[in-house]
Amino acid sequence: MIQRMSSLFVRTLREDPADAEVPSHKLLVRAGYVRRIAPGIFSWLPLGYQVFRNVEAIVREEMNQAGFQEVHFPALLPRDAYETTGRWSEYGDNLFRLEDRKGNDYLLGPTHEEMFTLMVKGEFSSYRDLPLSIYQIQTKYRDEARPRAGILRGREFVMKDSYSFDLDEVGLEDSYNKHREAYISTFDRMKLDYVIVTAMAGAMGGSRSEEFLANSPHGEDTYVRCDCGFAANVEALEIPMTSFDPELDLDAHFPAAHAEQTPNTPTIDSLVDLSNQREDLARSDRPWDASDTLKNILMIVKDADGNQSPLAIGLPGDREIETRRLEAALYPRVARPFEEADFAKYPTLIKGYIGPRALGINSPGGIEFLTDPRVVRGTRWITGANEKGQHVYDLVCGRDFESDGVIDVAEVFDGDPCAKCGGNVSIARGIEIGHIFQLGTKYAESLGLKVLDENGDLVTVTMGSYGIGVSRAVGVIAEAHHDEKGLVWPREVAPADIYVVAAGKSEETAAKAEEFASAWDAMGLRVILDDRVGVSPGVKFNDSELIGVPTIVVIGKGLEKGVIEVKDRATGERIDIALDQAVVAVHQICTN
RNA sequence: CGGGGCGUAGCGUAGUGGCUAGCGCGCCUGCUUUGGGAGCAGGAGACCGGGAGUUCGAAUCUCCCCGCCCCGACCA
Repeated sequence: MIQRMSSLFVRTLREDPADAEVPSHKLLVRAGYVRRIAPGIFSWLPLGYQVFRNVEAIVREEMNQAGFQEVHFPALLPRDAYETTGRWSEYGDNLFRLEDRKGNDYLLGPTHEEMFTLMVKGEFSSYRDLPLSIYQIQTKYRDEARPRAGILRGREFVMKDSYSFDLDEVGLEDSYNKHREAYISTFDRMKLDYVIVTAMAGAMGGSRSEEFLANSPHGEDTYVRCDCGFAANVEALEIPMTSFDPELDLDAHFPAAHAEQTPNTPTIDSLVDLSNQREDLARSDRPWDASDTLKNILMIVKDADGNQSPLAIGLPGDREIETRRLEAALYPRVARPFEEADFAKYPTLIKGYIGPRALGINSPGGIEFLTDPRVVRGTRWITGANEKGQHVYDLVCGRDFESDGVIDVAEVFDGDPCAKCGGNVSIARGIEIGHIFQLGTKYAESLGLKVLDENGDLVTVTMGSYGIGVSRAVGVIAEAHHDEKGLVWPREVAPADIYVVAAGKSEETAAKAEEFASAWDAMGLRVILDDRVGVSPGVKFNDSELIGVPTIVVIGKGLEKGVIEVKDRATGERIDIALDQAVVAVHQICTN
């Protein structure tokens, strides 16, 4: 079926929409692929919907290829199951809730672990039925606090979510790996540049978890990568303990700790400056650096039962605590910074001058004191002296203080050592396009999904959960494949193979364009024919490039020389092809 | 939820108390034009986000509300 620009339901815009920021959003709107309906909610127009379905088809094919079976749940779900697993409340404001006419609570599904678990529970009851992986491609709803970047982060979006059900860990590992491989094939077909990073599994109660992140400067996720192949989401990154010599004679090696008056040093920078300026404090070997200072940050930690306790975190002064890493490290406990009222309860803590000697579970205050992995035996610090206006120098870990344990929550810098190879990591941004993780028994446990094993014993099924953002993938592909003129779709997801421009007003031009379009259409190629009359060639050229079909054929002036012009959208390369060879040649270009 | 910006025609915008709200794109009619977003002429299209107030007079000033965008917090 030839798509004719003369009747296609599309209107391209000459200017960027005012509310769009990222390239994919601007271009998808300008090229007439999507239109915004409400914040984070979009409609698909014909061209956009074709791309969407092409992307969806890739996902579906790869899932089926892997042996997973497709099912379909409602998006509108009753409260019950989500109440059982606690997510009705856990999900908080992100859950779209509604009531039916009788006042019963419903929700628009943000993800479907509960429903899948219950469905399997209702059908299967024997180990003979496992393993099983089932999936759906479904519209999901999350009332995001801040939808943004057009289609990349909506409140309504389409996601492929699958769930694996296995008898044991070994089976789960196998199902997990199958999904992992299927995801690699899927994203390769989408022509995406992505990395697989280790991610936090803790928040979902599972063990192993990886994210597929498409590289993009507009990505919301920060991850670290290394040339050795190591990659991890910042929240999942583990900094190795700095190595140290347990035998080193600390007394002989370091000067004794000494407290000094350090007025007017409210910040780390001012403390470092003062230390370098004063001859009595300066180091002999090199100037002091912010990383030589140890800052101690006080938090109040609340556990799942609501019990609060103070926690001190000691880390090098050049780094801040990274909130996401802190949350991951403490989960399920949550932390908040110390406030004035908290300081009032611990008179030994002098705000701004807190030092290790006032901390630790064995200290008078009894405050738990955890330190960064860089704070190890034999490291020497400038830190608070627990007296107003004083800092202590040459305070050596292992000699002058001990911590109660390690906490790895400091921000990561570009160039930090790699945990795997010791090289330098770099920091990059990515957009999450897929996430796979091993749920374990969390849902099966709470919803009672058990099967009989070969001994006749009831065992709780172990599960995995795997998602691909289908509608997001459309935006991510657009992010990755565009230039200043417009979109540049990879062929498999493009809304057509060929955009035929009838350039010129002669009847011959129109007739030839029709003829070729029909021939390619008959050969199974997907054709857009720009048959608009009274529209200048320039407009057609611009639209063809904006819309981003991979092959553009221009039929016009060349007819005099007996040729048509074929342009590669991605490279810009143009070639003339003789009329009598054109049908076959273009078909070949589009299918090899 | 905190900070910043903004709401005027389908889209992009001008308009800081005064006459009939202006322009570009797009749209309609006619003529001309047809290889890189054409020209001329004529048209249609706006409860100026909503409400209340100040004023002889409000798109413009005040208050309240609603909505949108960006940064941050948040994000299975």
